[in-house]
Amino acid sequence: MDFNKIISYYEKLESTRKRLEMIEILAQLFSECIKEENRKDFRKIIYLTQGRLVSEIDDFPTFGIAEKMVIQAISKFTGIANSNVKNLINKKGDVGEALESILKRREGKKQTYSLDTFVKETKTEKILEISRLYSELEKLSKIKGDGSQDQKINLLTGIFRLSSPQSAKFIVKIILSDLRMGIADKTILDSLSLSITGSKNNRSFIEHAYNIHPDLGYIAEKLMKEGLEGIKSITIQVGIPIRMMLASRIQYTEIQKKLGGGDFIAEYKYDGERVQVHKKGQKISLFSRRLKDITHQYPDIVECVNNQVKSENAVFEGEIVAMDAFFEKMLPFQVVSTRRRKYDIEKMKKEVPVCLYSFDLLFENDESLLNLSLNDRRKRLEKMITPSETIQFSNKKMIHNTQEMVEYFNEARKKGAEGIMNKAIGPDSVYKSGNRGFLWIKLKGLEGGKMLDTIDIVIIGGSWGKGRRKGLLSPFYGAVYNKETNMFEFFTRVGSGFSDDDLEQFTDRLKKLEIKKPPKNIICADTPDVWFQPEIIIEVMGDELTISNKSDVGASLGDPRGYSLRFPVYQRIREDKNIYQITTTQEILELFEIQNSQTL
DNA sequence: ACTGATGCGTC
DNA sequence: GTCGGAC
DNA sequence: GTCCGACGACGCATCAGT
Repeated sequence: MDFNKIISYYEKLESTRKRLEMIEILAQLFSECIKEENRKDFRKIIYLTQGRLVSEIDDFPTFGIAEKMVIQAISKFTGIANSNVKNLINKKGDVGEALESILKRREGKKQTYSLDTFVKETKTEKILEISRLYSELEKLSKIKGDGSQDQKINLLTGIFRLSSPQSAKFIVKIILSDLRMGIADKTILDSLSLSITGSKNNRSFIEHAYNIHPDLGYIAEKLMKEGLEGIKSITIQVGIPIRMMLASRIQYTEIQKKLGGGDFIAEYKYDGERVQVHKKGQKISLFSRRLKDITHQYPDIVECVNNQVKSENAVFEGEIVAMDAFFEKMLPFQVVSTRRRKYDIEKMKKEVPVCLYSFDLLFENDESLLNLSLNDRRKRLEKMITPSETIQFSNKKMIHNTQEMVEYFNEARKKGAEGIMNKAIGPDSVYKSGNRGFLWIKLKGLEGGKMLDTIDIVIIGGSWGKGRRKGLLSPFYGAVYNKETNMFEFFTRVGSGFSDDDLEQFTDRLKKLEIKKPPKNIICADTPDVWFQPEIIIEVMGDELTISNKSDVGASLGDPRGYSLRFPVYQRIREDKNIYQITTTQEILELFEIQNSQTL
């Protein structure tokens, strides 16, 4: 099948925001795919439409190509300077769009150019077979070692040479995993259901199969070849991760009502890394939240699973948390994240001990437990595992009312947890793989964020927005004021919490404050697209202060490390303050001390 | 052998 | 992880 | 309510350049 044919559907998808239309368009594409001559390409087309080469559960090298590399390739291919390519990307809000417009201009058909005229003019040699494109992309992802960046750029320019401007655009978007067509896995499920079974009503079967075997290419092919019966025959396989159940977040006063109004279970929400453990006899595998195989990172956990899990086969979940040397105190997320590595595993095993706080059992021996109630699953979990320092059960408590929940929340926070997870009980409290519903509701703070205070920062720079934010300034670079040195120190970027309207107003106002170079009283290691005269002040909220080697705030105080903010969110503009009344570096230090003294 | 730029995946 | 917009 | 995408800090891996 010709890739140019496929992108005609992609372009239709881009032209609408209506979900029903998108489902229809995608279904038409899939109907093309299941014609005899195209069947061999179906699986590849599914992956490409997801902006990837293989499924989520497939271990395959990533492209190792992101915006900067593509800019170089575009520059090399067209002879346009890097900075000009970057400017065009800023204007278009998308790397692919920028490339397309450059290539169209090159063809000298700026006004009237269309895919049809391209195909007509160039005929057969410009047909880009899916199999050809796919194998080129495979090659691209496999290049590594010395000189690999040049080789990648060369191969990429070679692919551009095979492509119409339109297909080049989409190829770049695929490589960047950033199709921005308004469709993702759920819509693909709808469209598969519609095009192959003739009705969207069958989506639930297909979706369930996808959740417990998260490979849309496999699902699509199986549906095409074996129909709904084939799909219904898919079961959990130990060794293949299933999509994880997630939690919603709502006002804490609404939680009990949302969980049914009566009693519910709360558990500590550990600040670590979610993991799904698969035990098949002696073979243990660990999978991350996004289903990556992370077994090699935690040999200590693997060993304990072997020793402490009684059942022959099992799939269970927990959170891996970094512990102090005595396994008494839980350490912050940043500590456990040093275990996400390929080298020095044994050394780090000793330096950063971890504990797996297990909280759910999904499969035991030959039996799926997904449809059991939470209580039943938990009972089976506690029966199956003999706890030790390295594998424990999550702390849990039966909650009868909101006040009790708040007390338990405060206790959890004192112990170093991020908050609590509130979970429905009763016969409907099944494990909903791949779902973020209201059977589980997290509580991380009684107000907006986890922090007690908001922080006022002055906007010193910004980037040009991407996608739906094209032409708008977003995110913003915010600084705090160091009153001892009289400097403004870069603290955090903020891009979340703004409405479209907010961004338009900020863009208007900030454009007038644009300056070519940062003033001398600004410290900012990073270089934003645009610098601003420090004037506009905004309030931000976050989960907690973080400390790292890369931050500018406090870096002048002797410690090479500096402070920043985890999960920053814009709250409101502060017209009432001047730039010397914003949060100071000194106040950040105090807040950090308070934050660290809150846990036992 | 080291540093900085870039990419990727965790939260 | 957070959030807002479109349906 | 569901789905999508536009955004954050941070740590490690990889590669280019020295």
